[in-house]
Amino acid sequence: MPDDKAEKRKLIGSRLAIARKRAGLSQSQVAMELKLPRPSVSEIESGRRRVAADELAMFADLYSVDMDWLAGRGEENVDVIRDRLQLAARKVAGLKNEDLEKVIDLLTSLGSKEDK
Amino acid sequence: MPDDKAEKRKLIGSRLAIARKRAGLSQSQVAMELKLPRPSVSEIESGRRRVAADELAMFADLYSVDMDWLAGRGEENVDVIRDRLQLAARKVAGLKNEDLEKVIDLLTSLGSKEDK
DNA sequence: GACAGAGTGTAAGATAATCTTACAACACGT
DNA sequence: ACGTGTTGTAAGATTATCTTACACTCTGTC
Repeated sequence: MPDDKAEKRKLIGSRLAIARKRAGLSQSQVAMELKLPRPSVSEIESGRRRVAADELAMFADLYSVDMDWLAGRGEENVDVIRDRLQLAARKVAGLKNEDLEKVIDLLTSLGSKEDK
Repeated sequence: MPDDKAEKRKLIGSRLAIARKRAGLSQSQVAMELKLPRPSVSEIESGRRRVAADELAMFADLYSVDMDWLAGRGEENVDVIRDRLQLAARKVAGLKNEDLEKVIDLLTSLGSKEDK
């Protein structure tokens, strides 16, 4: 099992960061909304700090995602691909997060031709 | 709402206890399996101690249940954005791998043009 | 009834985590 | 350059968990 605890935390943290950016929120806004210290949000997203389960539930509510996705459970292939897309899109200079989301949504819609 | 957090913990704890009993496991067995102190399992199930998100993921694996169910996020919560995300993710899964590589390469090359 | 064993709840001191409060680096717009 | 917003990070104070016990409640057995 390649599942180290630190790796698990980093995965959850990166998922939280992705979901937060997709929601168009800053760490400060999230910290105020969830009544968490802002440094904790930063360190949680980088995997240097644990997230409590009830905190993860609040994150999931705020970002409108489910906890199992945030924790990397289920739909693994799809999620890995989405993460790669996010990383690749992030390398595009000059694009803002809102635009990145539009690009990703456009690209994902391309796959619907072969899909019913 | 003064003890909203405590109520959440108790809900998660009771769900964990229910799932454990359904799986036919004792607290000691779970503690050994997940490499947690046995008193922690007891106090987690009673809501007196927090569960970390990565721990909840291990519980969910061991009990074969969803994290969202353990956290009390029922399947009745059908969110519009969540559906949109899952639909988009499904469409990405329909893409062939070589096409995905081309998309990623295109994105990365766009970024390197005006690279900083 | 008495006993043994498993399962669980709980307490106290040691240990490890997070929180508070700062400051610094970076990007972006004026 | 300047001010603003965002994010990363550090040090001491604070709070949580872990370790190691002990006690209680069930069952089943003698």
